[in-house]
Amino acid sequence: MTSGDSVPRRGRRRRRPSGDDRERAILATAERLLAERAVHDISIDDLAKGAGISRPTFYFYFPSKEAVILTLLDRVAEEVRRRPARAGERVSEDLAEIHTTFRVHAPVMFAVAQIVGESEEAGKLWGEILEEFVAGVTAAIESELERGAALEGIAPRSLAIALVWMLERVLHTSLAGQQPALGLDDALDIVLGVWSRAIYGNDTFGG
Amino acid sequence: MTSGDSVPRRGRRRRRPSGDDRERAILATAERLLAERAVHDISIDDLAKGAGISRPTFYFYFPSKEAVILTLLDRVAEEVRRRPARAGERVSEDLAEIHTTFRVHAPVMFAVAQIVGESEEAGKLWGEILEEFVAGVTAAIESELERGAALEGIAPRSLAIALVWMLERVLHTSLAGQQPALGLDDALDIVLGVWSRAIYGNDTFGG
DNA sequence: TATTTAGTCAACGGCACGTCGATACACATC
DNA sequence: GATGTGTATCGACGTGCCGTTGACTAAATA
Repeated sequence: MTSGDSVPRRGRRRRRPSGDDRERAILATAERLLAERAVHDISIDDLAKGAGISRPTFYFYFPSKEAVILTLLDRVAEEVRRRPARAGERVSEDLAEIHTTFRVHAPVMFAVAQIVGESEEAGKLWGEILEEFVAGVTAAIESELERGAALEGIAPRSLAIALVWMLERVLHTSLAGQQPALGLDDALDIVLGVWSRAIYGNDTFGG
Repeated sequence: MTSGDSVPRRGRRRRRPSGDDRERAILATAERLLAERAVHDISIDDLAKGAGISRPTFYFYFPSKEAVILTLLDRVAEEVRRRPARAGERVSEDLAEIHTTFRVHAPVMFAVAQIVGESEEAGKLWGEILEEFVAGVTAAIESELERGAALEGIAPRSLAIALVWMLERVLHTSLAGQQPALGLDDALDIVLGVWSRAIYGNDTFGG
């Protein structure tokens, strides 16, 4: 809409480096504040003040608060994409990986969960991250099917989608304490058990 | 906080009837608007105008927009609670029931999902509704365990929590088109399959 | 030196919010 | 009929945050 730049940019993500420390300061401030309050209790002025700049100057770096969070999420996305593609890996490794991603970036995740309802783009990006996991789990299930270890009857991708969303919700509620929730300590084991049953029909990962 | 009434009220939920048509008009307007736009694109003025009153008058009936949505959700909650408690029912019936609730009240559900991040009380009430379902599924699993049809090894309630949240997310993403999602037509079958495997270890509901 | 370009912010206008105070009306009580 | 009490209504106000404009500085570049 307001685009007349020579350098095409897509909403978030700045054009040139240099005053680049400021940008980092804003992101750092956002991360710090998100660890202590909800998105909606953080104003653009808070982010600006935290980065040592005025509110109008904030807009020089980001078009909105949402854009800041999306940039934070972008980092997570790249971290996820950068992970080695281990073909035929055990599904339990996928699960552990998702779990780790969640715990390490919990504040960002919560923020994203809060703006997903308001922001088209947030939902899209979050979906892309989960898509990575779905792809991994799908591949693992297919490999187990060929081995003859997994149950036939449900399309691997469909199964993977259901399992990944289950994990997402269980971890989210467990970390957020949103009832009904599993305990932080049990959550992973329980989900692992359900995954095993859903893929192999038993609690021993087909073994 | 602002309570000095003889009749104790808890935020939402009006004190006396009479100008009660107005209250209904506000709720009806909210439901209508929620079917066409997101919560954040609906202002209090929109609700007031839709109900044929001014904005200040809106506050005579509800303390906030959130309160309106919570009242809408309250209705759903009562509908869910009013359902007959059929002990030992098949889990597939629980599933079908949750599915129905979702589809019928989809706009309200989406609205709730959007404000859950902002409103403590919304999360609580939504949790209570899911808790109803969790209780039902837990009972069904326990009954199947006694019958010897279900797999041992995962606490029934923990399993129920994981399964209900999975269903919640799958239905939500499927209805909202939030990727990665299952198709609207497949969703129920897939989830049913996963539930069967997670409880019985096979695709035939233990039979 | 002149010109551009990155970076900065005071000040403005706007929108939605929540509140206050005045009012109007019904109905009971004196 | 006067007077009160509680319900219902809204105009008008102050506030907070938002996003933009326009003018400014400082540094790079011609």
